[in-house]
Amino acid sequence: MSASEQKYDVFQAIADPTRRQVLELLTEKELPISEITSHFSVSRTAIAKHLRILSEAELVSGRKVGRERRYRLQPEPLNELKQWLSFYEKFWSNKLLKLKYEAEQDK
Amino acid sequence: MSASEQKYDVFQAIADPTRRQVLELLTEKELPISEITSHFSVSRTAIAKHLRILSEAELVSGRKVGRERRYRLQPEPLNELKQWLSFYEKFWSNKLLKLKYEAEQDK
DNA sequence: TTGACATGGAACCAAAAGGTTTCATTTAAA
DNA sequence: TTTAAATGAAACCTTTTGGTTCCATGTCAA
Repeated sequence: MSASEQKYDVFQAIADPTRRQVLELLTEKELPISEITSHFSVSRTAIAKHLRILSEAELVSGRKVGRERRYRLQPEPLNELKQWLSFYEKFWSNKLLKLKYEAEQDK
Repeated sequence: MSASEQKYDVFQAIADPTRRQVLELLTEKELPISEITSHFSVSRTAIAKHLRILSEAELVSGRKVGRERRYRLQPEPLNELKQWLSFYEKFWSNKLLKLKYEAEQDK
């Protein structure tokens, strides 16, 4: 059971607002759990669970340094999300295609 | 209570794989619930619930036509996701920035 | 070597999710 | 006007989520 147990994918990982905030924190720099927890109102254990989920989705990775474990952002999996999005982009960002789409709905 | 009860946001709405499939189906054309359901192995009621969630996130909208209700894709909310993503893009798609980031982690 | 500090992990919990079945209602069709 | 089709909606059920508390373990510091 490596880090890629894949019980959680990117879509699920970013669905929770707390986890999105954790990711945002980690864009600054590598941080240990206690430090991350200090930015939230929930317990350290709760944050640890969120980190595990982010870790399974491979959005973060942790390395032990002394008695603390520092987590860092691993944004690569977001690429899957980007590709997913690009498929839908043509349905809204491109007005011409959108009009074409609507025209087809009517006929 | 309009369609924007906002209990579900875009992030949560697309977290479920079934809902993502429903969205994909609707890129083709407007479809009634029973038609959508025929593409899945779960009950019509279950699909109706997914549609409600997608509807609250304003990713789809339904209009009644005769005895059926047809749903269509409303991709605009995905723009929020796109903007969220763009913030992280610089941390992985741009190799130079990534190296810079890693350098800062080490110092 | 003795405490603090930083985590890890187990045991529990309430609420939310995702489904199902059943029954009522609206509407097209025979 | 009787039926069958297409939904809407309520009542329930089982897992999963997001949290918590409590206890064990590893590690830095005095």
